[in-house]
Amino acid sequence: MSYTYEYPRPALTVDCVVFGLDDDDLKVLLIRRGVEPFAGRWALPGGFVRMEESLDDAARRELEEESGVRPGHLEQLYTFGTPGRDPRGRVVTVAYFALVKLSDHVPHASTDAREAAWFSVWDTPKLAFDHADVLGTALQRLKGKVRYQPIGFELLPPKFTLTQLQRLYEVVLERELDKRNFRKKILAMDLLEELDEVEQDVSHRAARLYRFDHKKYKQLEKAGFNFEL
Amino acid sequence: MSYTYEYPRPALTVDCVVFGLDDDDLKVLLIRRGVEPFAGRWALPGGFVRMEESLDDAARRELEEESGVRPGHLEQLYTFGTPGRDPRGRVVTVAYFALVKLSDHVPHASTDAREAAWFSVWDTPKLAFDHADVLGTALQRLKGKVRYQPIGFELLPPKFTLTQLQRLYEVVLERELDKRNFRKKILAMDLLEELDEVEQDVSHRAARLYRFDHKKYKQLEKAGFNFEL
DNA sequence: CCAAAAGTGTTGGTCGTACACCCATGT
DNA sequence: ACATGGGTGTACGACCAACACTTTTGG
Repeated sequence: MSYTYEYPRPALTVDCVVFGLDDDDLKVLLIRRGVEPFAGRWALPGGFVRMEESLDDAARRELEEESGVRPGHLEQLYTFGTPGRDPRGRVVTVAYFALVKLSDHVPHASTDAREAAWFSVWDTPKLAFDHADVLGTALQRLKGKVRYQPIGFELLPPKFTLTQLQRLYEVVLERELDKRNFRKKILAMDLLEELDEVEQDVSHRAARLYRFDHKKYKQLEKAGFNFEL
Repeated sequence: MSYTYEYPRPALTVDCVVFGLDDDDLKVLLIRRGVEPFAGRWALPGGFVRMEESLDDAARRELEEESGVRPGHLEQLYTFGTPGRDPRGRVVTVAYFALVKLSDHVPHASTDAREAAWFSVWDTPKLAFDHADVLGTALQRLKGKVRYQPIGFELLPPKFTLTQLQRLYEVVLERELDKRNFRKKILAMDLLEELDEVEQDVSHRAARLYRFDHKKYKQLEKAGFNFEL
């Protein structure tokens, strides 16, 4: 009980980088700050960690409170603690990385007093604190991770076309993929359930819909299977 | 200045998982705790973050203070903050992951009053706090990272044989590799400088020594080259 | 009938894997 | 001479990349 308290403590926050996919634009969720420092600037959703909650819980709570978002995927990203990153004093932030289906969250969603909005990750306003660094780190992580873990599906609606899936990878990886090779590879993994439905309201041939089979993935994963690109 | 201080703050520590390679055993550096809680138990080196230092600096300082080790590679691993992980109260720890050349640090090194020792990662004593989880996470990271980033070299002496290098990968990845294929692949990357020297004091044909070419790696990396297994 | 996107196979090259013997050195 | 590890090449199959036309649907 004793010497834990001999030292002054940094303040501890969580911040969340929430990605969403809007057709073929990758978006990030930002909140406009109401108070100093950086009042009026856009920032990542986040806030102080409470004494009785885990870091993951804190991230989820702040996200819900500030934007009403409940992410399909949430993982710890990196902890930023350079002295001076917050003008109020020493503040260390545990950054999180989250993916949501934009279809579940009205574009330009906002809840309470605070203003929340989705911005293209390639064209964000100037961010508060070191949040541009945090966003950059999150983008790298997304790019790296999407290739060897099937988390991309968290960005799509439950039923999607192969073209939508391909677009997702093209947007995230920032390069074009070959349609035939992409389909061959993804279907060969046997992780997609082919539905007897097609997309609606398009003015051309409608594409078949697929659904990601989480159960099958978990089985294959246990059996030593590795998802890749 | 105001509301940063409205909340009670968790204490913040850093802990380091330091790996070393002893012939063909992977070792981790542990410190025996002198004080409660967990007095007498072995634990990862670490301690409280000071108000004016970055997290990386804190990790390096604690490592130096507690064991005299200056790692060749140091990176942030994960932040552990489950309430209850420290019986003294809420303590959040930023875990680091480090690699050292055991040749630089006398086996079973220790410096000041504290007892420090290297243990086989497959056979550690019962650890304090949640340090067994931290170690497990670090092992996973090492296994994952060693394949697509040339960090393994930080575990070897500056001059090494191809067999030593292969052993390293076998130990870390926990599987045997084919000698001819391994050599073919690693030499094809053109990252090793072939020296005009051989190992000494062996009772059989002496193997040629190689050195990792950091400069060449950085060049190739810029040019879009990706190290892989 | 035109526009727009869906859907579909083959080929050549590269890369990974499996595999066994002779050589150099020290005792 | 023997024991110990050092060093080397080939063949087969799997996977990747490149590439173009026909089909369906709505307007």
